[in-house]
Amino acid sequence: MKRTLSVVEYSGDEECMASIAKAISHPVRIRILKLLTSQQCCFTGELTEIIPMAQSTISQHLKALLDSGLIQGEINPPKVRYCIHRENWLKAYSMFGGFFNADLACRCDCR
Amino acid sequence: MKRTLSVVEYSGDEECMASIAKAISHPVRIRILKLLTSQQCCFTGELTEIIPMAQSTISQHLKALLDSGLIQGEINPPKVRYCIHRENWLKAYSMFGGFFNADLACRCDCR
DNA sequence: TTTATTAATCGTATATTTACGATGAACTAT
DNA sequence: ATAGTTCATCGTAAATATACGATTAATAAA
Repeated sequence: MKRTLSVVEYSGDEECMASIAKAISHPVRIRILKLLTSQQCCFTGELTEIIPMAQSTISQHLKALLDSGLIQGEINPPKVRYCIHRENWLKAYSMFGGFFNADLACRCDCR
Repeated sequence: MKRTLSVVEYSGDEECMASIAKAISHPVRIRILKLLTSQQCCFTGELTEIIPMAQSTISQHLKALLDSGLIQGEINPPKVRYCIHRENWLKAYSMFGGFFNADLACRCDCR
């Protein structure tokens, strides 16, 4: 049977979760975020020294993280310092926490 | 200055986080997971009735979720029941929880 | 002014993702 | 056997992501 196939509309929450998930869906971006959080402070393009990837590629990944809102950059010529965007980070924390909240998970009889 | 550009090696954790994040990086997969968790029980291809997308597309997304380990399918001919994979779900919960853990976030002086 | 440093952006090649319709496999019911 | 149901898989087109080197912009240092 034929069905509608209109364009699917997503809620703001769904879009938001998905876009943050997409931001951390690449291992190098996870590594960058871990570096930014573990260094307990901001960080700059020393990332380029640490991670064996072309500078342009890293810059591209940083842009992806910026766009997601998970990090912020502070221009400090000729360098740029990146750090976690604390507010959005906390937001992500509670979003993912709520999403994966154990209590909600599958009370089914499958096995 | 020229740098190495060897292939970047990622840790198991980094790969794992990234692949789960990739699984939930599409809004329709988030919706599917929310349906599976909220229905407080398993679910079948009624998804096809609820979500205005081609059956083949939904099947494709279900495969992506299966591959991520977040859901499991139980063949129940001619139907298939899907539900959350509880163990992996809890694992994801703690992984993301640990990753976004507020205490770790950015003690920097940026602003 | 010239040179060096840092990092974004451009151009581009390749790989992956996403969507669809069509087909096929497995099983039920007639 | 035949027909119907459910769902995965195939083939495919279009969009997006990923990586690179080259270039450019902004600034500091000489």
